Amino acid sequence: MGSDRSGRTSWRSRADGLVILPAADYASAGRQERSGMGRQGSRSREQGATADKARVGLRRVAAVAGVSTATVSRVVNRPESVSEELRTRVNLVIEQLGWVPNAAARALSSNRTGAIGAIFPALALGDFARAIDAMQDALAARNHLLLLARSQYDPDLEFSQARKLVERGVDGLVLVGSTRSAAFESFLSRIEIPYLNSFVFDAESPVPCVGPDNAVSMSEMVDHLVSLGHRRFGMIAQTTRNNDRAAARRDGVRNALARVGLAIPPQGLVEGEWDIAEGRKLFRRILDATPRPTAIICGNSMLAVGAVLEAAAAGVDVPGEMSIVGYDDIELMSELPIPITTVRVASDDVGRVAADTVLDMIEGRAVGSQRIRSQIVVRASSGPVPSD
Amino acid sequence: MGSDRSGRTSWRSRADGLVILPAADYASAGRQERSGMGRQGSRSREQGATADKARVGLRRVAAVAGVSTATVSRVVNRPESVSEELRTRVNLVIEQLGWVPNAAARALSSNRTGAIGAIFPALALGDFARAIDAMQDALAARNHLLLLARSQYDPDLEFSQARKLVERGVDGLVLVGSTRSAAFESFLSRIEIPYLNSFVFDAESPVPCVGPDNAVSMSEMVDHLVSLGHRRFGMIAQTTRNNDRAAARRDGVRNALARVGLAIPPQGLVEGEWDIAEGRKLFRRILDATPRPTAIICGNSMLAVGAVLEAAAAGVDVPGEMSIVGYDDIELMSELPIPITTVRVASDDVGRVAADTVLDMIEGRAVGSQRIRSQIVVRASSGPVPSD
DNA sequence: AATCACTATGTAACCGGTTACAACTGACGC
DNA sequence: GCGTCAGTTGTAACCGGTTACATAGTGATT
Repeated sequence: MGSDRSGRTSWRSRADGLVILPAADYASAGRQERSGMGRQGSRSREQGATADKARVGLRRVAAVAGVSTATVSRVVNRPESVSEELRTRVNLVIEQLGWVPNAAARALSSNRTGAIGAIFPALALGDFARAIDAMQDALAARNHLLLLARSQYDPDLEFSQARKLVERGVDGLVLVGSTRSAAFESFLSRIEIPYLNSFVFDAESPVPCVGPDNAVSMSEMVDHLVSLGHRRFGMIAQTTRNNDRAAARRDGVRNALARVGLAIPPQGLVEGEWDIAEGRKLFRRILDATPRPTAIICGNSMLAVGAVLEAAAAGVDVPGEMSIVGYDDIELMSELPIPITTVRVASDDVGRVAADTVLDMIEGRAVGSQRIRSQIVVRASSGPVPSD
Repeated sequence: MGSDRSGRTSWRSRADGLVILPAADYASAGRQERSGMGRQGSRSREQGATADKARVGLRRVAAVAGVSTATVSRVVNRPESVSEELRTRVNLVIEQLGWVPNAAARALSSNRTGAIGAIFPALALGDFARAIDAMQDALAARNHLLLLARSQYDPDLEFSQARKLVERGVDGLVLVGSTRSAAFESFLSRIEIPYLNSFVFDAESPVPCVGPDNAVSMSEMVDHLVSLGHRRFGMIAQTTRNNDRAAARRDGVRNALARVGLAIPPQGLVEGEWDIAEGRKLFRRILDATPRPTAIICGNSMLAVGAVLEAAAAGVDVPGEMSIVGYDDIELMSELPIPITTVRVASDDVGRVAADTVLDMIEGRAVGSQRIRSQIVVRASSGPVPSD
């Protein structure tokens, strides 16, 4: 130890002060390689001595600061393990050189990327959008990046997106729902990165869940309507294919009704996606049912908006003749001429808690499922059953 | 060449057929290291001979297929440069071993990550949401991943998000708008990765633009209203602070009016964000103006929805007493009791073209700015000026 | 037959960090 | 005076791919 192979004085001999780069070094640092080339054109034989100071990298920082590469790395990653003096000196050099650690190199050697992947059915739907925003903020607060993918409610696409995210290197995965194909399941257990189910809650689940209890929210909604005297129900459910949350909501309604001896007749239960036009169309279909239901429960916000708008267009008095309620509280629900009674889920909490939970899992902490609060917001679209 | 250092027969001697892994090898492959550890526990001295066949990596694939690492790499990246025979053999082994290339290693050595960063003001607004979806699909089609960040219309946040994306390693950047701070500008020119401006169009711009011509769309809208006889205008603009698109739309309106000798009086021009409540509030304010305008142009869809709903609430006949038009065509615009005349921008084209353009730039192809089409969609909310 | 151009493949030096392990230092106890 | 222990710091071997350059093979040309 002591003198390096270039024959210059040892780093130790100049370790007492910050070494300012001579002009020549600045010039060589400025020599920019064309991007996309990626290989050092003319390192030929001389690579040893001084050439490796060209680009700003950890080794360069170490050399200028007069410390080892390990120390620089520690200053960045575990500052408390380095003496005060070295820490400030190294930080100063980092600042001065404008060094930015290369994430790929870091990922390669440390086996973690600092990125979390999340796969949502859609990115712009009210509840998902809010969750994404909150998740991104929560991850950023703990120095992680969010990689988003979109499955369009297609299980195959979801699987392939998961694959891609894993290839790309994510330290954790946030998924939506808890039902998935056997192949996907086995993929998830093979790769050994932590993941969780969001927007669902199941205390028994072996994989952590973060979300509202979809069935319970809907039960409460049924209770609300029953207490208003309603006995004949219709439901415009969100399509339950590939969507266990929607299925849970539908079943929540069914079970709550069953508990008080009621049921939705077959012609009163329809399913649709999540746009206004669909809500309108399905509402029309329910209108034709006899006897006509006095309360209609919609599986999401857009279906509810469609139903309410179509009711107005068809001259149906809401809530005089019929009550209509929804799920998910977007701004529009309270701004329409007839504000809509709905279930409000703290979707931003879903995002925030999901982020924190998956990070905790990565850090090896024990975590459990978390139920996110939801409540019904009563507005003008629900009222007492008509007196016939 | 010929025999490897483990003393086994040379790869060449068994190059004529696919070598099936002996059981012993499978066993050692199954020995899984705990994730998060990342260091090979006991490689101590023996690392050379056969130990490096443990985990599935490119070298392992090469060994099993009886080819060099370079060949495996080429099979993956430039298949056409490898003979048919080797290609199929290697692909078979890749399949058989279930090898997935490590993205970090690839990024480190090739200097490209296969990821594109995009920073949008918000992710769930109609036009951005559609663009994001389309962009993601277009990138996936060319084997790239989209990294999304959100600036919340805050230039500082936008800058810091850009920094983060660059640290994380993106090959290109898609930004929104074309005005930014000098510091951000200089950062963009320092780092040498391609980027473009989306949702704006400027044929003169040195950095490629992909978007509608905000001013022109609004001019057309003004022409439409003027042709209906309107002379007194109001505008609920989207806030123009940190938003050159909104400013362009406002100026487009102003200039088009000026061309026919008209102007919006000061009290007829208000600014708001982008929610319904804001649209309602601002509409009320314009109602108080005297003389009351006969046509109101809104800077985005939510402001227009708010204005139309508030008009209904206030008993203002639309379009009998007053015409109200918007910008951006989301489903709601056509489903409200009074469907709203608006500007429809092909936002998905913005996303698709932006993706292709930035990839072309990365590949060194020459690209130019592209104007994305937009058109006004006339609906019930705009009509002839009232006859006083 | 020697030479040349070209293609297919292998060898090994990288990319830029992290971290196990060793080496050193000073304090403390006996 | 010496062994032990805890706290710092350095050395160098990795992580798992890519690719410049060398080499071998194959016809075609002279």
